[in-house]
Amino acid sequence: MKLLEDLNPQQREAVTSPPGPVLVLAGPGSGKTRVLAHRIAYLVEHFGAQPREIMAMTFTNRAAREMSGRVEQLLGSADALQPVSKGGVSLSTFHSLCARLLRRESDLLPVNRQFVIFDESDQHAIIRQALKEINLDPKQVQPGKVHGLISRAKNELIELEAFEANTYFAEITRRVYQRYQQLLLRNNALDFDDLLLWTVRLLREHDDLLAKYRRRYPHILVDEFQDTNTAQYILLRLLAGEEPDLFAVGDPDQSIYRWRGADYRNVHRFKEEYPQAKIILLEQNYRSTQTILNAATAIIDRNPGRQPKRLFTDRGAGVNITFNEAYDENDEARLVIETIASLTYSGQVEPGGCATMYRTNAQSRALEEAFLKAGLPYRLVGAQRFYGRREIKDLIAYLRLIHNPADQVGLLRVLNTPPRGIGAKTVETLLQAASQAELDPAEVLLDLAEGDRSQFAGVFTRRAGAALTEFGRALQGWIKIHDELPLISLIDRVLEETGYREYIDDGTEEGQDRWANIMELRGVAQEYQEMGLTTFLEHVALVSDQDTLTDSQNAPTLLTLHAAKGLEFPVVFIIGLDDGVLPHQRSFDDPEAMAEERRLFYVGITRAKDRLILLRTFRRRQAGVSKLSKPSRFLEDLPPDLVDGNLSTHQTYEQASYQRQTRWDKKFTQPIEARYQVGMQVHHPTFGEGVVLATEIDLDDEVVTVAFEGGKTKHLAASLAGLTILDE
DNA sequence: ATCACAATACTTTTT
DNA sequence: GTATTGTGAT
Repeated sequence: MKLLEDLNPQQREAVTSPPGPVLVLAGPGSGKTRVLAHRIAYLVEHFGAQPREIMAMTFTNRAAREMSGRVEQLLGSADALQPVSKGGVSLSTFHSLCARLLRRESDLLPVNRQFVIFDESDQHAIIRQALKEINLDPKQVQPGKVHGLISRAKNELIELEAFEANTYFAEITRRVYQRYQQLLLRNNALDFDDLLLWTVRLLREHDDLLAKYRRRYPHILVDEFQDTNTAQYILLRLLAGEEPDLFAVGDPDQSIYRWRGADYRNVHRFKEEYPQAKIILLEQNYRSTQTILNAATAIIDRNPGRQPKRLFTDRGAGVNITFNEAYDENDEARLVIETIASLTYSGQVEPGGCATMYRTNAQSRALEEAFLKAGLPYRLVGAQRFYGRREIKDLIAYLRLIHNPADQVGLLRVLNTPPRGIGAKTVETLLQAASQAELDPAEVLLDLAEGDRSQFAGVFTRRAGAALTEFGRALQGWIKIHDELPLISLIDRVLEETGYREYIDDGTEEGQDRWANIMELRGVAQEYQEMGLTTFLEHVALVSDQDTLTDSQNAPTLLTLHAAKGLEFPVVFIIGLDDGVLPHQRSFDDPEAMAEERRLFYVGITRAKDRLILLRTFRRRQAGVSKLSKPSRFLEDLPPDLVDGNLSTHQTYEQASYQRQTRWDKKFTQPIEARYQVGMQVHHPTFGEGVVLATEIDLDDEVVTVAFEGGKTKHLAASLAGLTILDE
């Protein structure tokens, strides 16, 4: 059968297993996505499954997209890509599956069909509100910590009644938990954890519902099984039912979401609860050179209590790993760019084949700045940045409020944005009036919009009342039209009637950027024109890693190690190999957490196909202050013969610091000469011709300000920008 | 009472 | 660099 031609014996065994529980333990780069896609195709072609009976679950939309592409190719028709409603394979993340199910079965929920999904910051806001309501100071009790504990409980399917409080902090958390859930309901909202929790609850409590979904999806597949949390595991078991056809693929060594409730022991649980399960090991690696695999093995082997895996490839040893130390994060970023430049220039790799990975998002800033300074394009993964922006959150809050007027968090966000004379005092009065009348604050506003007949006409001062009434009228108008008008028109009306552009676009560069972001979101909305507001809002809440940048752009990728899972690149940089960054400081005192940091490094290493470049910095800015940093303890575990560059972790810290300090001082005190002069004609590969406006020496590089034809002015690093002098 | 600006403290990873 | 809180001007 053609489907099986290119598979090795293990892969083939997995793909052709008779329906039933199957656990594929796959090493990195062993083709597990491929196995999943082939399995889906094989179910259809060999076991006679209907595409619509197959449900494949992933953790990210990106993985779902990739798999649908492969399945489509294999089945040679558009069957797989068809929307579920038209009989295609269901490829979905856990969270969107649950959101859709809950929306459909909303009669059984304490929220109505219009419910919104609260994101991180919304959750944070109601945690703070809950803390205040039970008279706790958000400064003394960290809202994040409380929320973390609540979230973990929910992921373990521990509801309020079962929440045990045997410490002071747990008792506080229990009280906040109670209030938090009430507030969610009042906002007609669910958080991420609720999506899973409620789905499991409904399926457990309603036999007919369970039967319906079991019949609907007789074949279930899961990717990244090691990342399932308890709620997700139970959900899988519920859906798989009495005669499970459950095909799980995972790698315990790549489990990096423990903090989010993921429990790689679900792998053991799977073996125990499905003793008949077929277990298949995929060890051959098709991605990396043996050097990279050996380094990866050396790192992961230090973790206790794991089943050793032998990673092998027939690709040969390849080149050594490179390790380098930079002075600070800017220098580190520059080293990245310089190396990419030289590798691309010598034709060893395409710019798009390079990726730079880091432990924390904050580390991307220096990189971005360096890329911008050099005038080079890059792709940044992690759209959180986009959806986390103030202006984007504002616009989404408006839309959410229109869709679900009970959304108090959204209301409070936009009530005085742009400023319209509704201050803290007025807001307080409004909330009081609302709670006295047992109405949502938005309902009070809508009532005010009715004019003199309003029961609230006398509650507010004249000025405040007028401002609130005006907002109420606007809201009323939008609600009235939101079902009839296309999404875009709704957005345009909101922007226009609120004067949002004048508010945000103040003529500065930043203001223009912000307005451009609004227009970008408007563009996304355009794609959701037909599916409507509900789907759009759900997309916005659940699709965080949708790349705002196109795949087709041939530019280096910047991403966190977490975001890197499931990807591969010919050339990988892992930056910030400093103790406290990777491994992260917050993991130091917890062996389980340290093991996870190690797995994270392992994931990063195994993304590389041909070349791995490790970087650290001698000096690092944290919270504004620059501090000396120690090399990562993980560096000691790398076999020195695989690495070019001085790992030098055997020196004492003081010795090393002294040497490095003098070395760097020397490097940066050597004056360099300016090569450019004001008025010079220059040429840039991307921006074309321009005139030098200013030039300045910055450490050991020259920063040139150039006005390009077409009116753009850029600050460029002379050593990187690739400028040619045309005319003096 | 509202708002703009300054001072403050804090910063893992994500659906 | 960002989010929240505090202060002074209007």
